Amino acid sequence: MVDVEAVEAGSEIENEHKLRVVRRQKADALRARGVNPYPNDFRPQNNAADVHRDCGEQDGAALGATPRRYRVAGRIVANRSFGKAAFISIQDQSGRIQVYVKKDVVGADVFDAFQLCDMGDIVGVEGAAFRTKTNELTLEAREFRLLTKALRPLPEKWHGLSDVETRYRKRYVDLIANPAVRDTFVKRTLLLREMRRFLDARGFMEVETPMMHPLAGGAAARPFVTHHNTLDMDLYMRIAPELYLKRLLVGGFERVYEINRNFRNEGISTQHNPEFTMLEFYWAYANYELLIALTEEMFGELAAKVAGKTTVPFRGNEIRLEPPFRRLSIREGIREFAKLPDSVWADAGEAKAAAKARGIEVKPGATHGAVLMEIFERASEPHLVQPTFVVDFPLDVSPLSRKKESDPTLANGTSSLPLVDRFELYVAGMEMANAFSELNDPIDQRGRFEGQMAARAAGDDEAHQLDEDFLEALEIGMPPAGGEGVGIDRLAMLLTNSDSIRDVILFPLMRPQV
RNA sequence: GGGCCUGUAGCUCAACUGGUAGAGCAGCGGACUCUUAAUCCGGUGGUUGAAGGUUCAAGUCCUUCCAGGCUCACCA
Repeated sequence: MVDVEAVEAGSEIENEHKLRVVRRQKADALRARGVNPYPNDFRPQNNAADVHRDCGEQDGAALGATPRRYRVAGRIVANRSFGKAAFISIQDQSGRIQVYVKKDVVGADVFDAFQLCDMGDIVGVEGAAFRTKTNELTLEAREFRLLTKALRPLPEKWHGLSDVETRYRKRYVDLIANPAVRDTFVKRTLLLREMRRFLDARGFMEVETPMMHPLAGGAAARPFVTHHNTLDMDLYMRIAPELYLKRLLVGGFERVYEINRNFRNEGISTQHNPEFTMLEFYWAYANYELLIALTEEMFGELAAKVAGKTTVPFRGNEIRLEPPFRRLSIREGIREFAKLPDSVWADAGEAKAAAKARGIEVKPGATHGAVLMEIFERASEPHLVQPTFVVDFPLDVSPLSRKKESDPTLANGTSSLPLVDRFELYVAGMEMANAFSELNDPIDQRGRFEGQMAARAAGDDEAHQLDEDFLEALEIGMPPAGGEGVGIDRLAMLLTNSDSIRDVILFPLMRPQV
């Protein structure tokens, strides 16, 4: 019995919601009966899926003839109670199972304690499987224990939790209330596991490199800054592991990969979270053509393993992740989607004028290649729904990529822009991967860094900084190699049909609540 | 940062042109030993995101602020 009047008088616990006070009183009532509301001596032997797997094919007569007993634990997610008996549903990591609690089976004391349990409490049950009149597989409790008293209520059983903000802030409730959310994160974990298996099977070695860098390198992005007290030095949260993984190529590890967080101090959107997970891998003696083949194979295999099929629905499209993927050069894209003549490749002034005519803001100091990339991305990205390798990037936006050795457009004068052996993979209008044959000529690399430093001096705060130690490593000699980065969150979005990156990150960054 | 939209009970949602803030579920009391959105009876529950303003009267209109969503810009 709960004394609601006393709750309303409720002087001792100001500010505490009555629903919570009632539950605390139930916990106290249990303690008064010698029942610990938070014991830790119940060991489940089975889960809900075990029961369904073992007994799913058996009818009531078969179960009655050879009773099977199970010992399970889970959260009460439904409660249909009669005077001296009740059906509850409990949910564990594997799923749900119904439990029948009868006073004349568990005894008066246990049933009394059961009646002090609420939706959301975690309980342990041992009992035999049987089928109800309506043929639902159910455990008849012989033992029933409260394992954890919940002091706050779960969301409403029928509509559940749908408020987007609450779902992100209180992900633990979201996971309890929305099985599809749990399924998404199970698939994300499966994706990571299968990706590691794919790489491991091909002789790649997983490594860990620093997340705190004295220089933020390996990508064009604004970093987060932090500080080490003892060394009294500023550090940057890494924007990419690239330069460290390449040092490992120098050191003799020929196939390495890292799956970990990067941090970029940029905007937040349905495709951007300030911390996000990247796969980067480096493959000695390979080039970007080999990376294209590997990437096609990887995406096809991951789709089959994670989504169960190689054609997946996403934002109203059916995405076919079956090799070979389309290839599209930047030049073709600008021609096809921006409807601009190839002469924009020969004349930077013409390119800038075309960009301005399209309402693209050309940053002061923007290079010819950067302007063309702006035009390309604006015009082409929405069209790149099916997987497409975008190739033939300008060198001046690719400071770590190997220069393309045979480029007829330079020879015949239709372009003044050297290209690099690089691709980006677009799927559903999103950039999913970025890869290139790595630049391993230390003299060329130094020149590229110097160009970046000049851009930085001209106001581009995302330009690379010169990393002297990395150049020293290249001077020791880095084998020719291909390297690639794959955005795990976006791939998870694609394979789980999630519209927002926040739906595939367990705890996306939110402003604090007041 | 710009534009549009949202915020009402623990949860999901109502409340007309400004006129006494309501329902379902949850929770509480009672009945009930095969229910599954259990059912039946009875009651409880509110700083309408916050602060100002207009008005006889504000959930509703105005201003500012807070949080979130979509979108554009930036970015991967």
